Amino acid sequence: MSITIKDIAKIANVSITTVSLILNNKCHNIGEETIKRVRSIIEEHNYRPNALARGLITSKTRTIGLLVPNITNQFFAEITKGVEDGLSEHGYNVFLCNSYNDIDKEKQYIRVLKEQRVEGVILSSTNTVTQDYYSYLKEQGVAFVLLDRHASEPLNNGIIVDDRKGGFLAAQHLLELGHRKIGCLVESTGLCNIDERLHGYKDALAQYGVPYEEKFVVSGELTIEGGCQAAIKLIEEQIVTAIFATNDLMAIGVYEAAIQLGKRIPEDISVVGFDDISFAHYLTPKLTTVRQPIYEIGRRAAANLIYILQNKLYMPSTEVLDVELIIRNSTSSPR
Amino acid sequence: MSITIKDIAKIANVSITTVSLILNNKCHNIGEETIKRVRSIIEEHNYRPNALARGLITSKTRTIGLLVPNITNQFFAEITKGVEDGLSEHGYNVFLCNSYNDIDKEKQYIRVLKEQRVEGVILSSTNTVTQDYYSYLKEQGVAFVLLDRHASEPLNNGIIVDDRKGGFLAAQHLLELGHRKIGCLVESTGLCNIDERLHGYKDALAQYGVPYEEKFVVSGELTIEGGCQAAIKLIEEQIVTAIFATNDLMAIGVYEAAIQLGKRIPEDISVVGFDDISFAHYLTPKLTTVRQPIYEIGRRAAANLIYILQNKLYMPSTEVLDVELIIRNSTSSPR
DNA sequence: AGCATGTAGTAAAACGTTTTACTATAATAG
DNA sequence: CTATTATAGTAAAACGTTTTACTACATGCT
Repeated sequence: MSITIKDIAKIANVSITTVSLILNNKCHNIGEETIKRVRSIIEEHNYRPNALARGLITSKTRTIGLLVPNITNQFFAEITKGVEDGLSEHGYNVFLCNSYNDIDKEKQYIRVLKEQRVEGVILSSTNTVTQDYYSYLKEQGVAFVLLDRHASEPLNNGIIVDDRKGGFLAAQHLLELGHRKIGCLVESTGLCNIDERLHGYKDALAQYGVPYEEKFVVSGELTIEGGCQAAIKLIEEQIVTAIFATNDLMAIGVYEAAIQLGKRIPEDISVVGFDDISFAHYLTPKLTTVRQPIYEIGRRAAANLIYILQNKLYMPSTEVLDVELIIRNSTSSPR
Repeated sequence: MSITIKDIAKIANVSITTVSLILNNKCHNIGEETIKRVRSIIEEHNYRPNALARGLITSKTRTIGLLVPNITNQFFAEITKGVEDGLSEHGYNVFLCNSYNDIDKEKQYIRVLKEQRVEGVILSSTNTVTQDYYSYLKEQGVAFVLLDRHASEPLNNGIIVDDRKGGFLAAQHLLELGHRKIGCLVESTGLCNIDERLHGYKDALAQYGVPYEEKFVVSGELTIEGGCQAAIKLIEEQIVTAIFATNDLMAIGVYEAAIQLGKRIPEDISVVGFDDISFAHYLTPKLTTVRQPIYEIGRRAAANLIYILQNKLYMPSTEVLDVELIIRNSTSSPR
């Protein structure tokens, strides 16, 4: 089909080896003349080496897999951008895979990515990565970096944020404003980071001497719809003056619930989110939330993976990035 | 490194050919016994064929490239999901590439994708695809499907929507409400679809006997920031009672501008967007907009490409999907 | 017996590269 | 004048598959 190194060699009247050496800039002992000639022929015929053949022999495919739950979640779109930027600078291409929070689909994708001989995988797993699953990944023999979701073990190599601090900051802010009945919207399939955010919320309550009440914690999916349903349940059953949603999509769901129930934000209910996706700024009222450096997480993950690939060793530790409370207009003192 | 077909053959005490035939279900004349034995050995050793070697020989890599301007734009995230869903069903993997509206980056990516021997490319080009660029793509010898952005020529094979009708519906809605001074926010780098939307807007004005005024059309980037700046310019310089933003991000920018200028939506200014990205529903007031079947566009593009690959011929024509006006709360009669 | 047909399998070429170990010639040194 | 070194290049193996054309044997038919 397309032109090969053989063709180039024939046209230039040199051996395949010579062309290959020039292609890879290993032409210490090839004459200047020849180099120029071959280069111009390559240029002229718009020849590009076949990455498959190259990968087959070098096992450097210059590809990696990125596995996220759902690309339409702004959070993951932003991460994806960070990953792609970080990798493309190093000449890597990324296979995008949506797991839709389906662990089987996730494993299936890992198999396929292995088959494609990706050099590594960056993944935001559907599950908290347990010892078992971690072993499974290791066993697959593919370098990988974990994103966003913690592993339950310290052997994790990944990029996360200080979720507990984030939860603390969110609750502290509400407590400082005078709230004492603070709801919390979580997801209950055992995602460590959500647990940590809840943990931070409890820390803050304890520090302010407010008893923790289980009935104020309602779980749902980490989506707008899930947040809306959970918020309706919470508001109808309990008297809360504020809600901490453990991600921004759920917070948007709270806005929806407020509309449906005729409550005003922040007059009737204060809302704090988590993530600071870009739309948080364009809600009305603008959402007070805990900011994660989302794009940066993606870039770090990329950098981390590149490091692993280049040095053929795993980083010893997990990187924990800082979070920051962004106060906007969805929070005020209770009436 | 990992286990190969040779290893399996050795363990099973058969030839490589036999294993290969079993792997590809071409084992008409291989004994049942042998098949079972080999299958179980494959299973046991968790053997997966090397896609590079396979691709090298069959030129079927089961990969395609998806080239979008920016994955963090909700519109493209949704399209991407459609594409990935449509392709993964057929066992294809997708390389995601962000062009950031940089034509050089776009061409660079196409080179790299070719190098990776993708079977096809789905792209939402930065430019309107001119005859020249179209020829360039064809010349590259890669199957491709165009998305969202029209080609200027009828030789285009791609998926688009009825942009002109969309522009018409948006303007018609405002005209029916009684507006006569209607601004329009566009992008001026010559994207055919934006031109078409503007065209539809003019059609509607003409039909309602309202003279078209160039000063009401302001251009900016197709982003929130771009929409905000353009809207500020428009509102400060002209007396308009309504604005048609040619995409939803720009419409969100109008909301921002309204806040900054102390205008209320829809009381002071009605706003209509285009796209119906999911956040349109969560703005306050909820955005009236022209809905495109975004996810469907992605899926169709995928289906289209699969068709081309399987039949080794280009579809003769462009698919034009329908649009629909979604009336929400950002529009009302002028005071 | 001789021949066709079916069954179960294999050897080897091919895909397009990289890489290792080699050759041939010229220039330089001792 | 030989030995060494530098320069400019090449042949061939290897990567892990698929695929084509072949072999060897048994069975059935005339």
